[in-house]
Amino acid sequence: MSPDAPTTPRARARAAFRADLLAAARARIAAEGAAQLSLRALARDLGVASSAVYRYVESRDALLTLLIVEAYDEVADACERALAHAAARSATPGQTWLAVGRALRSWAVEHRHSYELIYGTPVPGYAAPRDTIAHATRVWAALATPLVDAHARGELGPSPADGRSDGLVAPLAIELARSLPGAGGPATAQAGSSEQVAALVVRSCTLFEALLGAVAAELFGHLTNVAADPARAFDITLASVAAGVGLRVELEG
Amino acid sequence: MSPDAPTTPRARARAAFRADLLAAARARIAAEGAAQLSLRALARDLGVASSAVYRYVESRDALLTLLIVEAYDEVADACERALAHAAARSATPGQTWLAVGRALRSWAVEHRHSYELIYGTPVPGYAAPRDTIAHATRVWAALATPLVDAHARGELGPSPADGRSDGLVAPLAIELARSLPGAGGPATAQAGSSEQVAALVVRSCTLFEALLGAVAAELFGHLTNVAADPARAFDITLASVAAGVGLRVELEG
DNA sequence: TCGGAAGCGTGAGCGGTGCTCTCGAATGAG
DNA sequence: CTCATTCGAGAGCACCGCTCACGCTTCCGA
Repeated sequence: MSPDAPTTPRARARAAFRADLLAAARARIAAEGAAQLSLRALARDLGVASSAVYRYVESRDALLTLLIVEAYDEVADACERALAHAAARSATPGQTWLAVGRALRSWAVEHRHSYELIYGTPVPGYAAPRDTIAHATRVWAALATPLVDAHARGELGPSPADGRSDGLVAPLAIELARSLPGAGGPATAQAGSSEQVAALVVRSCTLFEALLGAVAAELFGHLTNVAADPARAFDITLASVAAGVGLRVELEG
Repeated sequence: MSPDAPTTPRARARAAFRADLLAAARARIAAEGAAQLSLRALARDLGVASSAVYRYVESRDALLTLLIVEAYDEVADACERALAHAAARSATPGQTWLAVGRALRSWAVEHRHSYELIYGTPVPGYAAPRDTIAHATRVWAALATPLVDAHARGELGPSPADGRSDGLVAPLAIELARSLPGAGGPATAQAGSSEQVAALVVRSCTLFEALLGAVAAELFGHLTNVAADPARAFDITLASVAAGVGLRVELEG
């Protein structure tokens, strides 16, 4: 687990308390949301003076950063599990996209406040440290995999993005996309010109945005009194936006 | 303007102070965001004791509600202006959708914190009063207009939503959609069976969610280091999701 | 082995928040 | 002109993030 197991009693106690602190924070966020998270309340939960908390965490924002990274990893794990499961079933790219999207939605519904933490309104004076972006990228990579896979198979249909993607994507992002491991094997996406990669990145961003929008709309209540069956409506939305970027999704039923 | 102009000096002063209070709140929200809004700070801005503010506004949440309604109306106005302008140019439904989407994005970029207020993470213990939903509906209606228009013209292409929309939309929402004024004339959407209306509502929700997702992703920094030209990327996203629901968008260039 | 250094928890304290209440002054209706 | 209503001020309560000096405990190195 940990890179180095603490040996001295003091270090052991420190690690244990820190773990308790994080657990308490997770619990409070799950119960009340990140905005309500108070270090004083956490201190009370742990039966300790409020100032003692600052021995273990630099500030409230630092604690939130830790939990943000955890949340990114959790949702990325969920998406990658869905990806692996779909691959094991030899699912089509369309089915895989549906599975990944559903996984993200399920996680969001189940961990509503964690979802808000990472994809909701940014905390007021808070700027995401560099640490977080690597974890955030994992999610995007998982979402993009079905698209890249379909492209590799030559199954990708036309899209309004065709021929309009040059210069749209930052070079750094293209570099990053190239370095991603493909779904069907090692580095499927490496093949292709910069323009092809850019076109895929643009398409994947559209998918990413639409997916987050659909989840956010449902979670934040913009669909209450409209959608009678949110889960099915979500599937249709997934299929529709996929169709818009040339990815065919076969909806059963 | 006001339904009844205040005659007595006291009522006049009261209305004036209340207006000043709202103006100050708007300014602070634009500058620092809704989460930072503090009634004490507002009181300081106006040179008054903090308790005095409570003579004019029930609570912080009540003040936020007022500003939320205002924000909905602002963005709805912007969208409807874009709609009217497009109609005056005899724009195609696709061009109109692009114009409305751009209008919403522009407003969001320009009034970032107001956008967060209405479409971002809901305020912790805050539940939107009934008053707000009517105003929120205006925005959705504007966004749906190009779609309904295309349907009325018989220009709507196929979509994964086809034949899967029955039972997905709450009856109340169908009723509401039926009562909306159409774009090209009075109540275009009234024609059609419940199933046809439901299919349009499902499509419009997909558009709505994708649009909000695209704006949120850009505003909240999920595309930094990815999109080199956010405005153009946004257009392509709009066109892509529109294609997914059968609405053809002609992108120039 | 033992002394000093480092780590730790406590409690007071600063400035901030939302909100309530009382009190005296200003106001306006009858 | 009188008196009820309205208003602003200020104190106060409970909460927040965060800092700091203090004394106790633990550990490391000589």
